[in-house]
Amino acid sequence: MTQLGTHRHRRFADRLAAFGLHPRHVGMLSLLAAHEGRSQQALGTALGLHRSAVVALVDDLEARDLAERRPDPTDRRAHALFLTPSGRELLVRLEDVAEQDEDEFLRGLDPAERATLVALLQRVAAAQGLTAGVHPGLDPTEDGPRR
Amino acid sequence: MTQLGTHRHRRFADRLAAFGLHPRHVGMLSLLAAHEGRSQQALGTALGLHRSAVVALVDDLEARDLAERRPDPTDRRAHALFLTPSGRELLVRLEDVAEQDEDEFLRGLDPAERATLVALLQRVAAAQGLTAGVHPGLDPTEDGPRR
DNA sequence: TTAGAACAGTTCATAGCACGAACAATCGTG
DNA sequence: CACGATTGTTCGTGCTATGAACTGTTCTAA
Repeated sequence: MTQLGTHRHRRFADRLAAFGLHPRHVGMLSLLAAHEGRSQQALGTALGLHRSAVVALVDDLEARDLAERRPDPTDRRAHALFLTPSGRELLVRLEDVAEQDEDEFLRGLDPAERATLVALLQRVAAAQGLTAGVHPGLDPTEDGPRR
Repeated sequence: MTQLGTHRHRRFADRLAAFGLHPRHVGMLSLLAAHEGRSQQALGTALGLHRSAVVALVDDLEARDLAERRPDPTDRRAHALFLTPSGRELLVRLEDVAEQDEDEFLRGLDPAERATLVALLQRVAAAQGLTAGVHPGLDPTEDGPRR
């Protein structure tokens, strides 16, 4: 299980590297797509990231014009985060990459078996109290060193 | 998949921390159990570890009296590695821990479903060209945004 | 109203880890 | 016998995660 997880993670991370992206970028972008306007703090804890890591990540996303900080109208301490049009556009392409990646990952199974596998994994995840879409992670490390 | 893999990894790593051990220790010990007398180099590459990391790891295992270096009779450069009695003993206890851990991990599924899941995962792993028992890995990080 | 605690975001410092380079001893091959 | 490759080892370097400290803001309680 661990082995497959890290294998999957690496494969995906390698593909992202071609875009100059880190899994973290994707995690933040897709989380943003679902929850625009939330604070860095909220998004960071949802992704399991350290506060200072969020700062660097958002700095980077802003520099690439993928996301932007806007003042939160209800709390002048906080920054509300939003996707830019380019961010939204990139996310669509990334979903393609992810789908392609999953397809290659599951190439040993036929469609019915894939469905069974996904269903079982989802039940395991639910029993462990994990929430969907949250990618703890590291980077390579979340596992393993890229060897 | 990635999420579950890192979750599993962390749970296991946490349990090991109670023994003062790192997943790497366990990887090396169990590999040793199957291939005693091999060189550090051979064991290291099998685990995906850097040469210098193997040195530190074996130093540690020797200091804990879990493994020992002996001169390789056929090559005076190499060290042949062996488990000590305490190492073998510890490994048995660790297998218990792993089993217990797996049980908790799969608690959402009944025995038949577990068997199905394992079979599917093994086929995926085989299709990906992964060899059994090799735990790439790192530590902490193996996860999330890793690499 | 105001003092103090709590909190968002940021910056900085530190520690830990992987990885590459360099070295001595040994092996293999010509 | 000379040369390149290999094993184990040490050292240095860079990257990353993590914690402490700081500013500005909000909340809570006298």
